[in-house]
Amino acid sequence: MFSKSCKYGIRAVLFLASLETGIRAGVKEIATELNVPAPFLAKILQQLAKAGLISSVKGPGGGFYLSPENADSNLSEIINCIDGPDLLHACVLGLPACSHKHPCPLHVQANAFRQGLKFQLEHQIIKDLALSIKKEHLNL
Amino acid sequence: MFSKSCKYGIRAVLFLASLETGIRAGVKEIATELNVPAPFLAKILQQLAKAGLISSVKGPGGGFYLSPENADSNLSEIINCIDGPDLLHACVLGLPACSHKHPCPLHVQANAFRQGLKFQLEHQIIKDLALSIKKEHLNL
DNA sequence: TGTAAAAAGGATAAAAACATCCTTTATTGA
DNA sequence: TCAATAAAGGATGTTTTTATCCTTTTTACA
Ligand code: FES
Ligand code: FES
Repeated sequence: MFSKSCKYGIRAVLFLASLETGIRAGVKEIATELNVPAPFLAKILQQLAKAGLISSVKGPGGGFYLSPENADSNLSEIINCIDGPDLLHACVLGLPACSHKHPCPLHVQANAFRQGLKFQLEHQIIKDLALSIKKEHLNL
Repeated sequence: MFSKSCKYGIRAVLFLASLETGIRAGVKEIATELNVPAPFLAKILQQLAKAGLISSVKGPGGGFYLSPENADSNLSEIINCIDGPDLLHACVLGLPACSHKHPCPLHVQANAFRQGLKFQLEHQIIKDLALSIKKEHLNL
């Protein structure tokens, strides 16, 4: 479904979202917390920061955090940034085109699914997820 | 979503399903038809044949085909044979366990999604798909 | 029989994903 | 100003996935 990069990315963003406002976390801290390889995670965080989906400051006391705007982004944006738009748009059987004009045998079913998935991903706002993480003690 | 192997596999099975009963197709023929690399496809067909999901005969005039039983299998079995059971069972965020006891922040939504997907995949019988392929001139 | 066809099986190669390491840049605070 | 800290960026290595090639086995049929 998602690549490892994407999974790490989502988890990292959710971790940042569940931090107290004003608190920052460094790569090593996040990597330890999520139990993922730190240098690899660093690349992913870099990519998300470049895309403006998370925020960062260099130097002592620096690290990564979510600005209020960042916390208003949704899962779809995170996934799109790391894995690209194919999950929601490319043919599930890998055919060169995906359209009602030239449908594969799974097109109709796939489209119904992806509509649902798309809706869900676009309505999963990071800050809302953070609330339920705290409230329901969910794992990262 | 699916690996390339899996996509090729599904398409090959559907191609075989849309053949007249009694007709066999060789690797090269299938590969040409689907526009995929023949030696790679051969490995996938081998794997499916070994698992009893498609049938094959060696020698002149030989090739791959679907027995009536094969045509009664469903997409879930094909996918499970090639990509394994993770799509429907592993945590979407890659956490070591996926359960209601230790849910990740996407567990509830993911579960709903996977239940639907599972139901669909298990009810997509190959021979039914073959019928709609013929009726609606779908692409492979 | 023996020869050709076609899948099965094994070994190898190329590409992509995953992961690590080192250098540079920005920032803080002594 | 200078040293320490932490992200940014670039180069490199490893593993997995994707792809190719060659040999062996089975089968049809001349
Ligand atoms: S054509 Fe295959 S999913 Fe649309
Ligand atoms: S725990 Fe993540 S999907 Fe179930």
